[in-house]
Amino acid sequence: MNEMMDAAGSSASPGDAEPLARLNPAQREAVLHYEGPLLVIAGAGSGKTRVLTTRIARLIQHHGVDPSRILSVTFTNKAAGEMRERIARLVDGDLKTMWCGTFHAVGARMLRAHAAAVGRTANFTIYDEDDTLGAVKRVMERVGVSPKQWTPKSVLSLISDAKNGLVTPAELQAAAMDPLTKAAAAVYMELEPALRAANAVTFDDLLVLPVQIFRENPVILEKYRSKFQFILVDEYQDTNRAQFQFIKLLGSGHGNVAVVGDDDQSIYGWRGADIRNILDFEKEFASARVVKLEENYRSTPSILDVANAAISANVGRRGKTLRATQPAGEKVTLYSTLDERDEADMVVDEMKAWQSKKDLGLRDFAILYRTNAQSRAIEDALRKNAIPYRLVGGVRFYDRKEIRDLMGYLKLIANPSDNEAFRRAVSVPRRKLGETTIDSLADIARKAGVPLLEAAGREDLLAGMRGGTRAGLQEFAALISRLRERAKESSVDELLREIVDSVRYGDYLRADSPETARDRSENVAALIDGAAETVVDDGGEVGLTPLDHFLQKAMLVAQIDALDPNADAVSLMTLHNAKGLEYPVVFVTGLEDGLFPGINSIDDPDRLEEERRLFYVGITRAERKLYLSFAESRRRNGQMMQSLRSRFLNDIPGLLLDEKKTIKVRSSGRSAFSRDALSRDTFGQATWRSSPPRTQHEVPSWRSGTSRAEMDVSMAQQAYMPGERIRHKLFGGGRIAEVTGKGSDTKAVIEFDDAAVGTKTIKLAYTTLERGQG
DNA sequence: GGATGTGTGGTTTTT
DNA sequence: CCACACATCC
Repeated sequence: MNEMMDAAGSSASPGDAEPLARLNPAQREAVLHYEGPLLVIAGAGSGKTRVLTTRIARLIQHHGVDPSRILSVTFTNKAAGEMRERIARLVDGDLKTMWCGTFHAVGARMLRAHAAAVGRTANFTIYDEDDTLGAVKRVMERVGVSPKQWTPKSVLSLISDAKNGLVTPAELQAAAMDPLTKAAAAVYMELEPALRAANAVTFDDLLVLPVQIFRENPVILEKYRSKFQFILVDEYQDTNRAQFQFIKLLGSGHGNVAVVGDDDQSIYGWRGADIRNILDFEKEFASARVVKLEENYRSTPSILDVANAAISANVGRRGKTLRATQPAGEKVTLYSTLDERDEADMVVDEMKAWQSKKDLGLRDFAILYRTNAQSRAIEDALRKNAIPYRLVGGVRFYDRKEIRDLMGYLKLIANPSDNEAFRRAVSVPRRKLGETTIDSLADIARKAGVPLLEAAGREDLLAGMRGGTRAGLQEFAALISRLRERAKESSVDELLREIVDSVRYGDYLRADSPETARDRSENVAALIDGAAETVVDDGGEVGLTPLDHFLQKAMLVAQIDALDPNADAVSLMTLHNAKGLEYPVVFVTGLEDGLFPGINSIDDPDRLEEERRLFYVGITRAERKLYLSFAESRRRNGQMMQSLRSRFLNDIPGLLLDEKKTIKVRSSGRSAFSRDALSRDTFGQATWRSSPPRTQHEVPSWRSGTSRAEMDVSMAQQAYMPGERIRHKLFGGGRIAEVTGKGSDTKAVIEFDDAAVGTKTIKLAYTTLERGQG
């Protein structure tokens, strides 16, 4: 880019004129708009990132705005990084001082600086879902809400909803009508002091507490209001009430708030996102300029026609139609497949065909699905064909047990008040301190008003404990305090090595599970490497230690942040994770009623619309070729279920789709597919027009399937007859009295010889019985 | 207190 | 089918 930037403010410096020239009129309008509220309705693939980056670059270069006075909020860390990078290419100033991150990261940063205002210190811990759930469970026990009656999960979910809606404990209690909400309110009420005592905050608090601070401390609010002269928000359609309030508090003074979003892509309602934020933006920010970006630069017209058709069934929209700029492409293909394995095979076959035909790499393919569980069949098929893939989601790196164990130690070292971290660290590896001990320690600690760790180290408080227990607790407290000393002078990776050594974590892994020890050790090594590579990049932030930085980063990474776009591998992810991404070839799989849309959404019009938007998001990820597919039956919870094609498909005119069926020829050798013919000749007669629902599809699923070895095994296992003698591993010999149920649900009533055992009903799928034993 | 097995319950989606 | 909580045993 051009470097002659001294003439800030001069009208035609090449540095900013050039990017402007590459914009269409609507884009240019959004970029040139200077002060005052701006709403950009940016359709999928309409170049919104370009608008955002060019706009920020222009603010800095043309209007001379100091980067430190810009706040730019994105949905993922990855998006934030990319945005920073792209702006850096347009301007030559230093962008380090610009605040650019997710709502959660920005909130955390502010909270660090003003932790005292909400009863925390700067080194507070961020509790993830699991930590928070643990805290909720403990509070439930304490306030007498039985976890049997209501699951901690449902209680937490209500509390989380309340937080995201900026509802205080007292307000929730006042509004609570049903018993569950009442219970949740009682827990919420007690949860807050518990979090405070642990010097911890939840994910939601990262949004809520800054708002609370702003409301309660005019001086602090004023500081940030005058600091942030320009505010930009990406993915505005997915903001919730707390986020909206945050932006409003900061931006309503000068009104220099530019938000970019697409109401048709609002897919986080279940997380409290309020689509009204974008539908009613002009009401909150009067005289807002509204710009619509409807020209799509990403997809072929065939794909866009399908997208527009799919979304047009929604009622609650601002309304817009994507216009294609790309030349016509291949029709969208809709595949009917037999089951999820067949669907996965289809995906693999089609990918192979594309690869041999065009110059596409593996990184050019994405396979999308509604639920994480669906990845399994696809992974199997890819592995069978030795195709490398990247999976987004599933178990996050930081959620693995071994990583959580060590993070527990780090958290406790960073924040000695963190009681959840204490519980985790003290119990792994085992040191003869069980849950009952810790619970009674917790009692003592609460009465004394000190954190668990401190109580564990206090001789005077442990008087009532047995000698061995007391020694164990004190030893643990001493270990942590030793590690805390080390932490002062060590880097995070050194500290981690120190922890692994001093608790003999390697030995523990080997003892715990020899089979997985190797993998888990590798993960530990990866954690240490990661810690070594983590650089403290937020220059001006308040006196945080490298450890605090590392922990914060770890808590706030999203799964998608880890996706390496350069790896030569197929991408697998949920539709939610695919937001904002694009691929030449995209498969949207599992289009079945009850799965997509999900069973819980079918009866609720609002939720159904959200599912449809999710479908729209999926469709619009594709650049050149889109495949849609559904399976006539699918294993759900281990059980084969018949399913019907998704109702969403009914909104798409048939002539926009090339409908195909996979064909299985029975009694032919291997997997018995004749789809090879399809691969060779896409328009050959191997293509079937979809016929009306088959008159009969009662073929047992195992029959239409392949002759897989494991299936034979499962078949052979059945058919116990009453009267047959068996031997149970645990209960010894016995006689089958009765067999009920079928498939994996088969149960046998067995009279055991041992009178002490008596008669038991046993689910055969879970037990192996030796047959014919006397 | 901890290891083991058995029974139960459950599924969107995630910062 | 899987992960978790509980019960039972050591």
